[in-house]
Amino acid sequence: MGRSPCFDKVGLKKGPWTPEEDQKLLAFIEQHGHGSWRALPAKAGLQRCGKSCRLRWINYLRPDIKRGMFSLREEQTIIQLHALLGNKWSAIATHLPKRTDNEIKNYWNTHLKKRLSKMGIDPVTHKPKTDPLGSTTGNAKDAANLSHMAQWESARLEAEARFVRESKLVSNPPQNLQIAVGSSSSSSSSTSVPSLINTAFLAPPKTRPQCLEVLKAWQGEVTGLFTFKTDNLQSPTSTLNSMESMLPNGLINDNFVTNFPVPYKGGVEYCSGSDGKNKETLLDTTMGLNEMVAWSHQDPHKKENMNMEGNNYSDIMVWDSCNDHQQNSSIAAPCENLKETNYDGDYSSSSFEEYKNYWNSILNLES
DNA sequence: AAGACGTACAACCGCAGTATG
DNA sequence: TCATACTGCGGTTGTACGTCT
Repeated sequence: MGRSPCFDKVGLKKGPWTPEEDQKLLAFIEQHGHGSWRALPAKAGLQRCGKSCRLRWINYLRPDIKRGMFSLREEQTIIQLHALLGNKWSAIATHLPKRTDNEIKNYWNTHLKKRLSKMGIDPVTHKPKTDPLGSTTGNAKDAANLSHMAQWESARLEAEARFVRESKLVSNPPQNLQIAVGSSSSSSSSTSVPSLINTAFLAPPKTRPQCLEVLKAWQGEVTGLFTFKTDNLQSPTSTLNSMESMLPNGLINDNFVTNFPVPYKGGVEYCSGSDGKNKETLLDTTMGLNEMVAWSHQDPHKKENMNMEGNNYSDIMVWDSCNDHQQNSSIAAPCENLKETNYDGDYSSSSFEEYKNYWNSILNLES
């Protein structure tokens, strides 16, 4: 045991990193790997302690991290897992590809916690704040069951996170997403991280977790931000109905706009060119992620099955709201707002159908 | 225009766990 | 078994920036 008093050392720089420092650190790690963090600063010519270098790398410079706004789905995941795990940010982070625990923690503290509070939900207990009975809707047995389940899940998720760390397993989102929404895909990923969500939430528990009430409220809160431009869509009368109103056709027809950044609303757009400029828009969000169909650019009537299990995802363009989408943008994103991805680890690229299934899987847990 | 205030986020700090000799 | 080095984690702080008065 013991800790290294690196910050006590004289002459080491503290505070914000400069671009030059970032460049030095990046260049060194790219060339040599980080190796021993303690030895790194001297080798890289940095007046920083190893700990500071490590944090900078992990939370900011690492190439495989996603920065920018959190998608609705990511928010849901955070809330869900926070209800189960509490402030176990690292465990939560294992379920949000490319997000760091620090970023999630900050996001929770600055956004989600406040929003839950405004919704009348205690962000610590995930229960409604004002309850004349002094408890939530569940009875003592439910609460006990919930507590038991939460403990069980907590232990399991942490074990899973540890396994992932130890095995340096890189999750495979396309496959895992299919699993998470209950696809029939055969899976060897019983140890993959998202499979936990699958097993945790698709296998109906005896009682409905309290956190689901929070999610339901969250869903209503967020979908309530949608405004419909025309009347030809079902008017949302309840949170669940409003969710159903967000059907792909409505999205495709551009019948409503949002006043907040929405994660991924249209499914997948297939572009004929890798630069996306010859985009032939095609959204078919009525299909699951593993059964999407692409329209040929040359012949829009010709459909070609897209083998999502295949390797060629280079032509798939998805709207990366986290990086490109700004607030107050309309749902019909211009092509410039589309970002190319090889579909490797982009959580926001799930289809609406998959998104809907995700919600259904959570909200239909009542036994 | 300028100071006060609030917000968001990067970074710091210290504790705890693990690895190693 | 123990001491030390190292890493991971979560709470907290510092600061830049935007908004308000």
